[in-house]
Amino acid sequence: MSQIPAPCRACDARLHGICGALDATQQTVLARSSTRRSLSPGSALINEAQPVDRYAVILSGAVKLTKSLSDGREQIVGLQFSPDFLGRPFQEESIVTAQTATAVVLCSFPRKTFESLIMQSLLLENRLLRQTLSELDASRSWMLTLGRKTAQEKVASYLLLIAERCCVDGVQGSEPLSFDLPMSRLEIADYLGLTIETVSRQLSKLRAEGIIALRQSRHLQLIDPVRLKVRSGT
Amino acid sequence: MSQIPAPCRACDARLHGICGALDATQQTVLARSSTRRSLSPGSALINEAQPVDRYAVILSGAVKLTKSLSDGREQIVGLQFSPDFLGRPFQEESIVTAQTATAVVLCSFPRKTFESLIMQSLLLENRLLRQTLSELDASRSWMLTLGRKTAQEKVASYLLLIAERCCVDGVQGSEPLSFDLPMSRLEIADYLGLTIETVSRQLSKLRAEGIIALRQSRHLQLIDPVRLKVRSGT
DNA sequence: CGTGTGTTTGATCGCTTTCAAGTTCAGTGG
DNA sequence: CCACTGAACTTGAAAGCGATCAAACACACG
Repeated sequence: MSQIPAPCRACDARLHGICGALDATQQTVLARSSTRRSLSPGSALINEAQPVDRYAVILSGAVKLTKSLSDGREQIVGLQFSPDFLGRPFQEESIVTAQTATAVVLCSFPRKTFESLIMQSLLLENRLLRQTLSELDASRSWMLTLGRKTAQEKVASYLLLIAERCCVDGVQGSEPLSFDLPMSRLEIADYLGLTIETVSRQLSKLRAEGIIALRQSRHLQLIDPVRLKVRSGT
Repeated sequence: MSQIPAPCRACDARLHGICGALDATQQTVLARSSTRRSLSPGSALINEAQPVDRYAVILSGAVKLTKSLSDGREQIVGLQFSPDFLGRPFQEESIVTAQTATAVVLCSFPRKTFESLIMQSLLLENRLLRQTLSELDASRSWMLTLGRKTAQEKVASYLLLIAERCCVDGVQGSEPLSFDLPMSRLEIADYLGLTIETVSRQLSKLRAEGIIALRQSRHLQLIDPVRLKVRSGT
């Protein structure tokens, strides 16, 4: 019989993430081989077509998953936040590139250790399944945005998505709120399938219409959430 | 102790799909409440924001998952084939619309029955997790296509994807091959985030270049797979 | 043989990209 | 304290690609 390992006790991943599915013994096994790492924005975690030997849990910050074409065109295909699990079980090689978007703290552990835990724990597998299903839902919503929305609608949708993530209670009703964008214009463009110029122009347009205000380029005040929702095209 | 139920014995879903994860007893439970249905092309299975009470396995044919904007713009966000599982576990309401693209045969069963089996069977949950991860991989590849490829590259990518699905051994090397497109021009457009006119023009262009031939609008001969791959933009 | 649906082709329009300057701002050194 | 530098961002003008509008064509079905 073992206790919850000390570093895990107050960890958000145990309280809200994948680790909460493990019993004390399993958690000890994982904790013994796990490492905590702090990373600065823009650090590479894994590259496309590269073998993976470790998985991780995000303790803080945002990680972007990207895919790119041979001529350099790039598309962000996933965004993950604390306390998400980071990795693609049952596959030797990564099919995406993972990079930190902001400063990030990770708790990483060997792939093999984790995969054997999956095979033992119905509850862990269940959490993983639920997270994967949520990611699939999110990427399907994003496919609608990428395929069918205009630049204006894409940018409005993005701002609403980030506001939802960055503000404690999300966007409720018509309350104004303000937050920092976790991504550069280039990253926003790569997320929306646009160019930086188009993103910038659409932001300027929303500002000219009094829907948002931009003090610094990264700090956004959402003045009129209702009109922004209209712009996002449902 | 029970035998494999008679209708399940030769079923592809048991051999290659989700049902193979069940033991004889579990399979009997599921079979007792399951129904086989044949559907014509274009049948609605479930609508966006509608409560779901049954899940299913595709025995033959193709099912498309779509999402749409309030003004009618539509995007296909998933394509599923035999022997895929059809449903979104752990969610009361569907966030997508599901329609048959071709003639389809389904084996459907109550949501509750299936979800209780998931909670019992590590193996079933594992199959589901693996299918969900594959779908997530596929939708991430498609996000790159939607966000960053040109119309020409989108159509070429689509043809390669379908050829892969429709031909026994897929597209290998430079061998010519032929197959029927399982979708109309409108559906292809909705899959690629284009209009029917653009899809048609790109197909005509590929035909004019001798890369493909179209006898009827649905029957395609892939004459030069290598050049088609070049057109798909990697 | 006509009707209707799905597809192709043509002409024009408009949005997003591209190319090119300008601006802002944080960091650095005089 | 202020000018310098470079990166990120904004703005402008022009070009191009895919959308839109419109018409012709093809094939299935009564």
